Amino acid sequence: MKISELSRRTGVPVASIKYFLRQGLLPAGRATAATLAEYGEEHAQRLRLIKALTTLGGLSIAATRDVLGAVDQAHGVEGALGAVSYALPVPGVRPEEVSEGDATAGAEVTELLATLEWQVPGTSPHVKGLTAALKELRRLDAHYAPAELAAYARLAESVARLDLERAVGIDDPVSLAERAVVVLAVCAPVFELLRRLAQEDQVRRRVADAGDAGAVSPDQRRRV
Amino acid sequence: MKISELSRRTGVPVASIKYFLRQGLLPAGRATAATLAEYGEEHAQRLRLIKALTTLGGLSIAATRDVLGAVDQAHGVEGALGAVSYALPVPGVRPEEVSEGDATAGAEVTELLATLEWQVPGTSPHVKGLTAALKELRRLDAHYAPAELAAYARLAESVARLDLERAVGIDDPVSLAERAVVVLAVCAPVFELLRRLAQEDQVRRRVADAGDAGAVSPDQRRRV
DNA sequence: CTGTGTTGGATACTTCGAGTATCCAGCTAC
DNA sequence: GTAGCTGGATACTCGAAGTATCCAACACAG
Repeated sequence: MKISELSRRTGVPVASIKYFLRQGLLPAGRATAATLAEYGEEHAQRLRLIKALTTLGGLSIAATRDVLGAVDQAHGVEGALGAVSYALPVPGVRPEEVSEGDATAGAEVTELLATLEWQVPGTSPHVKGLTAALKELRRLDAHYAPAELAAYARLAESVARLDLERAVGIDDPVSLAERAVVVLAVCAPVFELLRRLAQEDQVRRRVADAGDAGAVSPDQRRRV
Repeated sequence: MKISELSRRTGVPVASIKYFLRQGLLPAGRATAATLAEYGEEHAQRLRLIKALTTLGGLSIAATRDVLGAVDQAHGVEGALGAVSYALPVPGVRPEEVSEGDATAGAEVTELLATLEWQVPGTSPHVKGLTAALKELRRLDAHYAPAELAAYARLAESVARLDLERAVGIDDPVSLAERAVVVLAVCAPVFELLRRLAQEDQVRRRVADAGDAGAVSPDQRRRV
């Protein structure tokens, strides 16, 4: 199909498609002449993925390019998930801002990983990100006790198990990588929304239990 | 203290402090003369919160203003959490983009909430956000089965319980609201990072189990 | 008392990301 | 054969988030 049809079918303006081509997010069509190229279904699919990443995932063009690059090179479950996981930024975390002199937070992360018996390389950007985040929490006087952190980590483990369930049974590498992107970029907001709703529900229950006072007394904390 | 000292103590440039004053993020100092104002410790604290929200939370100035406004008006656990929860955007979700004709996703959310017996008002922005996100997942051919969604929701419930544990025992309304902000804006990335690390760990284990093949066979899915 | 230097306030400017719009020459399809 | 796309390049717009400049009013050290 021509670019105009691609535009019509995906709802993306022609100028934007050209922009994505320029930015290397979308592979060029098969040129049939000096001023004509043919686009296929894979271009439409890629455009939909780009839209999902930038709108739902909230990614910048540069981040999207990195993720798509990882998708293109990935093969196999571990390759796809790993590449995408590393390329996909965690909102609100800038790993590059981790200085080296963060002894306390760094040790905290190392210890946590040891306690959990998680097998992750110390070079993972997520380790650096976690170190940065914990450091910031400490600076804000809101740091987690190791036990609290471990409790969250156990829940995160359960969530990750669910995540991976969704990846099995997909054979096509490209589909797999794209599914990985969706799981990471789009499902994270879903979980966050569920968390917020659960918070709302629990606050509501506690208020109902406590009557008009609105306070949460210790003996009611476990009733939910 | 004068603005220059406030700048020195927080590391925020004077020009930026003026910018935040202009934008209504920071209350004006107590004017001691036409060209002189006195700033207190609360200004420094507020500046630190602003920095945390914009950098770690990744919030825009406008969103930060909303959150701070909610913080200033909140009192009590439910007020603080509610106001902040509503004001704090979920990265990657634009609730205003939910059209009205989303029968399938809307019903899905309603049904989920009923199943979970969560008490949340249908007017909550998170309900709209969740509807939008599920709709997008469906469009991407990656929608959750109701049972999967419920499984995630149960985990979210556990996480929310941990979240609220951190809010009890704080009496000062302002501290409480600020803690709510930190829990929502800063801890969400922490959990996301833990989730990513857990994914890494599990992929690694599965690969180890499966040998060089790298594939995940059905009979190994449950071994982790 | 005087002049150096800071302050608040206003306004203008810069930078960056993310598109849009315009232009142009070549080609296609009616 | 010509009207109208097309690819490719370049220029423009727009908003967000600061920065920088300017100015009159004042503080306060000597």
